[in-house]
Amino acid sequence: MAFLTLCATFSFEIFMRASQIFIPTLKETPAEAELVSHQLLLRGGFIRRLASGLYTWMPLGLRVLRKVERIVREEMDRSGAQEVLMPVVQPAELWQESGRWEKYGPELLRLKDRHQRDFCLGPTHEEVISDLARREIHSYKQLPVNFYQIQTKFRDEIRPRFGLMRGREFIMKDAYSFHMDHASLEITYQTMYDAYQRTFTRLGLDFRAVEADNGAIGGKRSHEFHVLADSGEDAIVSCDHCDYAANMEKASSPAKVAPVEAPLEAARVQTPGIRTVAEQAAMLGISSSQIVKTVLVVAGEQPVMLLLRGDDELNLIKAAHALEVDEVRMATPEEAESATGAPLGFIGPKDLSTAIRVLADHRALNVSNFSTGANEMDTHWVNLNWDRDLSRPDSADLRNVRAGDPCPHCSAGTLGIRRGIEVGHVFQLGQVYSERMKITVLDESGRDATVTMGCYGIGVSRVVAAAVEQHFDERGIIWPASLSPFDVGIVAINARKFPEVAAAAQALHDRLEQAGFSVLLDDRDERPGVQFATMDLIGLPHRVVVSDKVLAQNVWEYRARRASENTLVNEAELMDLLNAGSPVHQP
RNA sequence: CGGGGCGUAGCGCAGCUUGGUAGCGCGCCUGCUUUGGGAGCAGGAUGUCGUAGGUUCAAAUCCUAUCGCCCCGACCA
Repeated sequence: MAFLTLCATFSFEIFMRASQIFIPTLKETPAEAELVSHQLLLRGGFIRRLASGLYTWMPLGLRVLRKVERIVREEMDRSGAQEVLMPVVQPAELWQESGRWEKYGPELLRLKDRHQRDFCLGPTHEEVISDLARREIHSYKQLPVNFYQIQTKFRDEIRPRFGLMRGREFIMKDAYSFHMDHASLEITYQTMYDAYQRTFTRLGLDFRAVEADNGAIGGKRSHEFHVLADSGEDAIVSCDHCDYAANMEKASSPAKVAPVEAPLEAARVQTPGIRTVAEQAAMLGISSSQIVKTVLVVAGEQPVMLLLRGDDELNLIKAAHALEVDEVRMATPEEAESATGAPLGFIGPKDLSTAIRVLADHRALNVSNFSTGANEMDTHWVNLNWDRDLSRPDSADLRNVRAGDPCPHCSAGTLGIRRGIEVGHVFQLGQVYSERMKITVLDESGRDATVTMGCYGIGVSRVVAAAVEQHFDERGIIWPASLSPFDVGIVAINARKFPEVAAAAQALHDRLEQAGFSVLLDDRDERPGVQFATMDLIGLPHRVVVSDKVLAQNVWEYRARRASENTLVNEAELMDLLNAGSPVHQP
């Protein structure tokens, strides 16, 4: 456990306010922490867990959180958005009106007040802001307008995990814009997109904006901002040649026209016990790309047969779009068999005994001499060919892209897949909420017009964890300069034994504070090794050591957190190093 | 929600199979020594063994229930 003295001084006053900052570091990694960010934030004394998915921000962690908030706030203000603060507790009526009281499911934490009225803890604030807008905005002259807040949200996650990364309670910046028309929304959308680019750049993060799916809610455009990290929960796709990037739900790749092979004679073969594509390929001695597999899904209420090349993966989101329904799910084995009359594992598109809609992925139509199920137990077809043996069904993009696929935007590039942590999302809501909640204003001709909306989120607390995921080493955190709880750490070695060291460290601290740096002075009566280990763990970008040896040479000992060597510098050089910005950004 | 695992001192863990009244390391407190990469010696404090029942002369240990936490899964026919 560490108490470091944090001194704030006032230039010429004798009065000096000294306070102490509580930094309870842990030598050992708590068993509950899986992710590096979770481990290091616990060990560095930044956060403590209260219950599953609920964390207390300790003094050091709160300083980081405030840094993130400040940057986000500055960029939002700069973009013209106006800050408000809406309640966490929200009345059920609003959610019933938007239809989400039923739709949201158990993630929405519901509660009753003493009068037995229903409320919920806000997982998001579309309903509240919509209610505000319809009460207060009456004329086209008041538009466009963009409101934002930095507020605690609550989502009762199925499985909270990874510390701050997927908590139940978390802090989010959310913004909602209102417009007369889509053109106006498009302008604000771009403004927000640019603001996010600046925000995440200032936060010192290696990030990528990717095209995203709009989901059931519709709307035209949507981008997610991902921090690149191996531990990311999301797969993001990007081109190695142009700036195309999309998430896995959205990414597409053109289906190359494959050379048509000379057709072979079709045949039914016995394939007892086959269940999977891999088994089918092995038994028949073909590659899985020569199989057209049949996947039964339920779209809305209707069973649908989807065809994919054996080595491709179905993307349910794309299927939902192609079938023009909100949601597509895998059929149960019972549903699949009753819809086709064929046993699971042997279903195929040829000679169907039932009327069922069939939709193929583009790539499945490029295969010749392929194998499929024969709609009969233990039997498959081989050497089938489209047109000759069965007619071509409708086709759509149904598959997940894979690394190495060609880019849809440029001819030269190929797609790669990386992991990302979603820290931001900009989204065109369109008129979904404004219609449901009747947000109308009078237009220039005096007629009621339904407004168009956009919404824009940043996971503020998640950014803290994402930053650690991207910036750490075996000794601890390495904060980007813009997020570090302090700019500089001063380590006073053997300050008790050498009063001149204590005095010099204190004086240096004061001068650096006056120069505009925030400084953490470690004047604990600890061994140097303990002090260094603490400093490394909590990850301040700059460290200055004050010791009797160093004083004797009339220099300071400087080391960047990322560096492995000390540098002896005079004070002017030290100031230059601190002002040079963060070594974190050096390659 | 399904599967698996774990709850013993502030943290990390042993003890449980084969019941006999709780231990190790780190941390914490005191003293001395030490002082450039998580010190050494000596002394000390801290547990209703997650909770509630049950079995037994006796339960951390066996049984039942319950609460909490962690991990995996929840799309490939």
